[in-house]
Amino acid sequence: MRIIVLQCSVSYEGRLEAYLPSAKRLILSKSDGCVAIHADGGAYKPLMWMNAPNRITESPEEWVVANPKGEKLRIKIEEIFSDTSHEFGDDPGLTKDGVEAHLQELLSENPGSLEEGLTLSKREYFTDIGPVDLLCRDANGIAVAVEIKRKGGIDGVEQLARYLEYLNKDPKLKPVRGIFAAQQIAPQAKTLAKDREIETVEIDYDELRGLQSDTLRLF
Amino acid sequence: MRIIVLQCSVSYEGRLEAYLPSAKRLILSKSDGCVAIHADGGAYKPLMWMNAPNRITESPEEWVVANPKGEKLRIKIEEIFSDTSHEFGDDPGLTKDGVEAHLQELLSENPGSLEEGLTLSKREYFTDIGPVDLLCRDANGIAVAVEIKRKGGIDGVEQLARYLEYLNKDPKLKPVRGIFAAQQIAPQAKTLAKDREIETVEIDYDELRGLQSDTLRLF
DNA sequence: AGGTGTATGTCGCAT
DNA sequence: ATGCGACGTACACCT
Repeated sequence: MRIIVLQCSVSYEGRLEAYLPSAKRLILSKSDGCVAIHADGGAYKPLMWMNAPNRITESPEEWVVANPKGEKLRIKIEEIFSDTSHEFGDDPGLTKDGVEAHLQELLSENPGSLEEGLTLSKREYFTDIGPVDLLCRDANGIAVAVEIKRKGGIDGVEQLARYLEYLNKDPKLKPVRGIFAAQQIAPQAKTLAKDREIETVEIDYDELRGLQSDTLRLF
Repeated sequence: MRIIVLQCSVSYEGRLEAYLPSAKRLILSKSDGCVAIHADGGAYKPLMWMNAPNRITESPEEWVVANPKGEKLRIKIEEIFSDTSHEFGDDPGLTKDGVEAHLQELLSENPGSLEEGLTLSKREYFTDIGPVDLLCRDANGIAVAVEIKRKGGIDGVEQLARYLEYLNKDPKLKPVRGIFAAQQIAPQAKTLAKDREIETVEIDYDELRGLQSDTLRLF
């Protein structure tokens, strides 16, 4: 990634024709070959951009960015204030529904925060009917299936009940009990869980994050 | 505009939930209050962002960006590689169909490139039926209306013909002749222009830009 | 403020 | 490649 702050004017000829008069702006040139020209405002969208693949021709006065489709961006350089490059490496990318994923990560590292003496056997324990978020053992060595949700509703409890029914067919695990863990649990879900003899735990996300950073701080 | 390169993990809670595991990334914090987190790839779109208005809470370990709608972005800072700020000032903004606008600008500064001895009277001369791109006088003092297009088609010639008809009603201007200027002029447009006794000029945009920078270089 | 249509939409997933 | 639908769509324009 190359990051340039400069006075420039820019023209774009492609799907439309556009022109940017001279001003101080930011150019991002990413390693995949895409180029974006940002002003200090206007949300995250650049004023102009060219997506990869591009052929970039660079001279001290002008950049010409062209792509195979015939689109062309010309950046007329007037004064460069800063020009730096950084190696980033591949990004692991984003996980949608990431709070649930993150809760799972945090709880797998701190199962004791769900119940005193709980220890992790397996994270993402795969069964024929889907993955069980956490499979644990309690202080007495009894198997515990944990279902994690950000917002705990009836459907989540149903899901955990199905897992429990399935897991209790396995003689090596039997008997298995369930913990339904969520940031917020709906009253109906609590009622249903009680009916199914499933424990419910409401998680304080921020406290858990705190626990995590405390753990990190030990190193 | 603040530009930060750092190792970070990020979570977003709002219209959806998402999480970015730790990696080296770029944060842009613009003066309008918007924040964007970029990887070194994936086109111009950031991995995550928060549009203005935002309330940004900054600590050495974490940024929390919240907006009035209840969306929240948390950036967990692990290591900062670079943290710079730049003053940009307001951006003049982009002009769509900007090549035509730029051609008009360039030609208004170099009317002689259309015809020897041509001088500018008025740019964007407004009439009841629309604006005439350039109103000039030729070497003999005769009024000349110039219509500028990037791609010159029949419709452009028709447009100029309407202007000429209108302008020739004005005793102070009469007689007015026309020049149809474009980067490319379609054969049918040339034929129609000849029929209407309108001159056609094909412009070399790059040459004109060169002319312009030569002019600038004199200062 | 709410509703509608455009966008260099982008992006992903189907054919 | 191409067509279709969703998007944290965003954004301008209109009522």
